[in-house]
Amino acid sequence: MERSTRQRSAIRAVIEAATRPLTPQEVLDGARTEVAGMGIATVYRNLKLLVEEGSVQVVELPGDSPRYESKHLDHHHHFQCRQCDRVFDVHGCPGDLTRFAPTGFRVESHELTLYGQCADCAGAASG
Amino acid sequence: MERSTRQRSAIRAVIEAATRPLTPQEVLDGARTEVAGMGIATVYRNLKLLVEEGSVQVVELPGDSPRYESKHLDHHHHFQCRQCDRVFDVHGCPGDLTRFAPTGFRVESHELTLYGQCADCAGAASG
DNA sequence: GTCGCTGCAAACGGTTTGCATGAGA
DNA sequence: TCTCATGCAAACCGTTTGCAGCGAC
Repeated sequence: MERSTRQRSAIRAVIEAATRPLTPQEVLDGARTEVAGMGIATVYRNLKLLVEEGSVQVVELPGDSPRYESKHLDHHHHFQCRQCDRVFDVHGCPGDLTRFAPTGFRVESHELTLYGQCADCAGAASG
Repeated sequence: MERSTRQRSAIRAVIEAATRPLTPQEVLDGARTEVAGMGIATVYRNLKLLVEEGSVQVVELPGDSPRYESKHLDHHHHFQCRQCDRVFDVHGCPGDLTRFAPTGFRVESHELTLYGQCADCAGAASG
């Protein structure tokens, strides 16, 4: 049976409070403000658990390590800032992409990642 | 100055002959049929070099290690088979995606990955 | 008192690097 | 001959695992 620990609550809270997908390290940093001395292994173990139970989803990015965010019900994609590496949600989707696949291929899903500058970095650069 | 070695030629040949992006290990396996005993470090060093010189490009995939393919001039995307994990080129692109980004964000490029079953695996499953 | 959870440290696996040797030019 | 390139093995780094002690229930 699953227990409620200070560590697990802190991890859950950090992810729920976030406005963008976080790396395990970012989750640890956030959770440590509540539970000092928490170990990174605890973060990984709990992330895995939360993903399995369905309250958290993994955001996999091309060539970068995964981020974690609260489960959204809507289909969405992500934007990664080339400058600060942070990832943000992007709502909207180009729609049906099956027409791009070669003949005989069965398309089941897709991932779209936009790259560029986030508002913070674009503002800092031009301001 | 850059030298022409048997290893480098073999690696180049394997990538040029491939019809899809290859993993470093696949490149090694292919190159070893020509130069037995080649080491994986040599593959990594040469891939890096070929990417820098522009004749090979990296294909980064969400949650998977990079693949390598000959440089194509056309903008294209990729399809990864959920069953055999191989990656294939997909020609075509949904077009302008800047409209999906939040206000203040600057979109410079994008990556699109389709997932499903390749023709081989779909055929084997239904046949 | 159980037994799941945690922190620590070691293990892992793909990638990179240091070093002595080998081989293009 | 002069170096760049190679093979080997060790180092790296993010992630996972083994284990003994802790703490939720």
